[in-house]
Amino acid sequence: MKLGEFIARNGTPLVREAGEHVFRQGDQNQSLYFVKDGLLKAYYLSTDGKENIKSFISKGYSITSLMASHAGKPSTFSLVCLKPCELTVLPFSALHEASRTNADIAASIVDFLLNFAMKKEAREYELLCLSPEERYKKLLEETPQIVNLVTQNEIARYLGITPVGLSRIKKRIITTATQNS
Amino acid sequence: MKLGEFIARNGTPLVREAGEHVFRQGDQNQSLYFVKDGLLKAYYLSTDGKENIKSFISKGYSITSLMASHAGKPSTFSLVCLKPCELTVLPFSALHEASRTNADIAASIVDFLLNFAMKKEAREYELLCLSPEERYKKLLEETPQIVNLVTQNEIARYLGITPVGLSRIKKRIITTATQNS
DNA sequence: TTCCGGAATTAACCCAAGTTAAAAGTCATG
DNA sequence: CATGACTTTTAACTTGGGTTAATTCCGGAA
Repeated sequence: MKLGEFIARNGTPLVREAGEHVFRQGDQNQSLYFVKDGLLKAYYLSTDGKENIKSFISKGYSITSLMASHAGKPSTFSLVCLKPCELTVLPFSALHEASRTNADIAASIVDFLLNFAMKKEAREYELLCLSPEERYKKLLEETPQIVNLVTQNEIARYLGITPVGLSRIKKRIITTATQNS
Repeated sequence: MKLGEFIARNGTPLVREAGEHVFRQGDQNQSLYFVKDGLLKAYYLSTDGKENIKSFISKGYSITSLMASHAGKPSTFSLVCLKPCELTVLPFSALHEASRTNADIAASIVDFLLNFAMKKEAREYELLCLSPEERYKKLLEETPQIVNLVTQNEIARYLGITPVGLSRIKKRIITTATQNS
């Protein structure tokens, strides 16, 4: 049995409006969510109320809190819909168990986790080695459509800076690009 | 066949002195390295010569460049021994292929990748949400022995700051802790 | 068209960390 | 114990981003 078939059989549909949460930081949510349509953001909330965006999740991608679904601890982040969402929910344990007996599913999960790991490494690289300005430029190069999907506030919180800081960076980029003309 | 047995059968030993490289940024090194003994650092080198340390790898852990071994691209980082090392080398593809036909190995790899993913998520969280000072305090809490293993220069480059910056942070921590006595 | 509310920009000020360079500390080795 | 190389600290100055608050911009509703 292939992964898609397994999900179709064992998953249940979930519909959420923009602004609604799927789970919150601290929840013991052991589900894996596949995004059939819509857009979500995963974010950390610090004790003093500051938001930091871990990632945006769009159509075709999936998300789970590994701390909750694999390690059995409370989720370290919240998941909220930015646009109306159609999701497929699957207990993470069901997939993990299926991978132990089903070679196709195991292979799919290994490939999924390898790709996931590469994405996380890329993010780690950006946060460790690049300045906020460099991160912003890279984001614009790699996913220019992002600016039409989310607010500048959210882009800033994804880059690890404040909206004010991002505004300054944009201005800096424009003026340094213009003065060479 | 279990993972340990597979590695024993298919792996080859590799010994390196402190200071020697295992592979360098840009190499197409498709191997996976298990650390039987020793200590290594994985680091990024920016075009202007700045070093940023991705991770330290100690006895019992393993490391590979996924970009090289899974995606077939040049490695984004270098791997160098900080202490004399005894490693076991395995072609990553051998393990990946074995996981397709061998359920035990597939299960081991899934678990390995899940743990790897959780570690990467924790690092992402620290770099995105914590200040350098908070990251340093967290490092001291979680792995206090690190200060005896690597230089302060390297701790700083792991935290994403300069050695000068770390020296100031240490001073700040001591003086604020002392003034309450 | 006007009005409202959120988003983005701008300004003023603050501060943590970067940079460069000098000084002090540490340690191995002859 | 003296030397030299490396690590760490300190100092002086710069800078990028945070904070707060005011202002401008913009889109939707009346």
